[in-house]
Amino acid sequence: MDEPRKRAGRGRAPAAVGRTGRPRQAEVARLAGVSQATVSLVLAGKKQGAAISEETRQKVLDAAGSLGYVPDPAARRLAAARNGLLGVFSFTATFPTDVQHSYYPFLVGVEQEAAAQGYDLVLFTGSSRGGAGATGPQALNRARLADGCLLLGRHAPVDELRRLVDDGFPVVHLGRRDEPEGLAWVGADYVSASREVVHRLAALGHRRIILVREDDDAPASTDREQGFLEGVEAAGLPGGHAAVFRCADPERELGPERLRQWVAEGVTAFVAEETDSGAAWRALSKAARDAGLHCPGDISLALLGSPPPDLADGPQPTGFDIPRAQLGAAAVRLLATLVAGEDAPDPLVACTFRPGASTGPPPKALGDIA
Amino acid sequence: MDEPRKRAGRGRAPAAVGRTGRPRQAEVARLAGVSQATVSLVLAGKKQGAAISEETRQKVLDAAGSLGYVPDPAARRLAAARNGLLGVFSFTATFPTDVQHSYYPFLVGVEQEAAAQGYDLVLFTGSSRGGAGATGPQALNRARLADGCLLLGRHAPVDELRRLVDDGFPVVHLGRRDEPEGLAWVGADYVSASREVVHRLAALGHRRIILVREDDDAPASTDREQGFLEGVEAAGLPGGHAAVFRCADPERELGPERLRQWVAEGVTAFVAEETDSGAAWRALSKAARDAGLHCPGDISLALLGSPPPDLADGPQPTGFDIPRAQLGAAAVRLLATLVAGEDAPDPLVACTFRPGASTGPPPKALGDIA
DNA sequence: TTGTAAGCGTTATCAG
DNA sequence: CTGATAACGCTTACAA
Repeated sequence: MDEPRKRAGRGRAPAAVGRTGRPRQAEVARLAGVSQATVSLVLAGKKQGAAISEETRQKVLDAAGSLGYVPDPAARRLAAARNGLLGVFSFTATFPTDVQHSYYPFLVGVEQEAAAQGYDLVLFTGSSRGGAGATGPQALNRARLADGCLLLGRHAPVDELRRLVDDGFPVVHLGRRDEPEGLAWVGADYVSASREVVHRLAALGHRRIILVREDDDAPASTDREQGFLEGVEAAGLPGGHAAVFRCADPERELGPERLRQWVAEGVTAFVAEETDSGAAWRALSKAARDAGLHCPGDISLALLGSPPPDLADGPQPTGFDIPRAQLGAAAVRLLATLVAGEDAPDPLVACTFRPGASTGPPPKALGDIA
Repeated sequence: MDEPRKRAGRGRAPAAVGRTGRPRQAEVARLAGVSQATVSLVLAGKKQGAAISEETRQKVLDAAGSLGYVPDPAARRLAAARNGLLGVFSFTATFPTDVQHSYYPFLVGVEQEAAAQGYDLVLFTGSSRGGAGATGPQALNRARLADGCLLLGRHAPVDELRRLVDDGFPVVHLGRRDEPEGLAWVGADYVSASREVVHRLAALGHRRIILVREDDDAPASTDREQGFLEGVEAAGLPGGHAAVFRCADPERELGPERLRQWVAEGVTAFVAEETDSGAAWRALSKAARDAGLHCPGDISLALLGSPPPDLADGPQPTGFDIPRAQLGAAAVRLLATLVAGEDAPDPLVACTFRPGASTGPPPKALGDIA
């Protein structure tokens, strides 16, 4: 009666060691002279309700140590629905080819915070073609190996994503995202940051400020405009939509003449939205140069974001920086709370104001006339 | 008697849908009116022994499709010990996601070949600190989520690695590696490539060739020296260890005087080992310049490898290139055969000879005198 | 050709 | 405080 269980369907004799040749909790238990369940409990190391005698505890720990026991992450995940792993999914074409678009700065924060939260990371790419289904309807499915996953780019197939979200699998998108519904995300607080920039300009004495933005309805654009408008209103400046210059092609539509005209009308400061291309800021700077308007002597220019890499070595534009590492960290924090089944915290991360050298008080003459 | 099984220990009522809220094979089976095992068989899509009627097959496929069934990778791995995933482990600070990163060229090949073999990839790093054990004795353990894993860099802890290897877990190291014993690896065939370079020099008419190498006993160095010596012998040149100049600090020990002396003794060609630092090649080129020896007019120089990035735009040195992408691909192929339990193929990948512009026939006068 | 059932290694429940 | 025991979702040997 030593072997109450019937033999396995597979026909193997019950060996002292598993199929994998690696010690299982059962072996540890045998060596420690306790039940396998006890091993599990001890190894789980639950602080609360320390319901295990120090003696057994040590026996188990010793046994595990001497056997070199390591838990099987797959079994862990299957049984407990958690294995201490977080997935990071980047749906770039292959391993990211574009240096500019590298997620590196985010990943730094992601890794740090994951470690701090006691998670390990697993990176998936959506790249593989013809693989087990990486391009097919199962690309995201690999994510289920982990307790939750982070999405890094907007190329994830929405349907699959919806699937994941609907199943209640914890997913966090890095960057604001509205689809599919219910998808959690973290993003930079462009509204507050933009408002702050306007506030600073107003504090310097500027009364008329114009926002130059591209013709794009991405949340990143909309948020900046909203923040700008809030700032304008808060400062009691003449505002409304008249203060927003929206153009499809800044390079073409924003010339020196236009700029001079605005200045003549009493505008002393300009604010450009930051986009991938950096077109708005580039056009604005160029127009100012071409118009012979010195900055910050004649006019003040600010950028709602960070300067494009190719302009990085010029004089720092006043504006704000997106704390990429912090964003990554915030994403992990959010994901961790979702995994733990807790409520989601504020998804917004504050940007940091960058004083820069492109703003100053408005010129006396012009400023006062207005 | 509809429910022969006792209720779950966990106390949940057996729901129509699993804990995860996502359809399992059981649901598919119910919908298709077949057994769960049949679903598994159909979905496995085994060609051989097509022991399933086309009708059932379709029923199952339809059911699975309409339910949006996706297999659970963890369960798959647990039950079958394979889930179509290959792990890639790099013990770098962060994910080697950046093109800049030195692993990138390898990863390109890894990715392609993995796809070709029907595998998906999962990337791990050993970076995380304080994670569930990424730095601890379990960093490598995550790898067990996949069917096998690739190691990229020599920072993997040997003990853990030995563990993995001893357990019979398929591991392939990218780059030659002797420890722990039994570890599979793929590497570039430096011996053949170096021999080829010497062969070419000999064919040009060079009779005395010297190898400049650093004082390092890495296999990469040793292999090159071996290939060099083989080449020297094969060409019937005066060789032996006298032809090898081994120095700890090439910059310092390899000056223009030294070079001139060798040339005076009849040496017409020099071969430098490639290392991380590129010190040997750098020193050699500089010494030649300083000595006023024109290359390839006065002497021929060759490099056993590729030029360091900062010299990449200069004139191409004669030598060979390491086919990084192919190395990555070969690693995946090897790993796949290990996973399949087959025998390992040749671990060496051939390098490609690069003609370059730093070699030519030896100068008439000197060559003939010697 | 299909269904039955064991078991992969772990967690978690519940009775002793 | 400990030990059976069910279950996680799947694969697979074997019986029907």
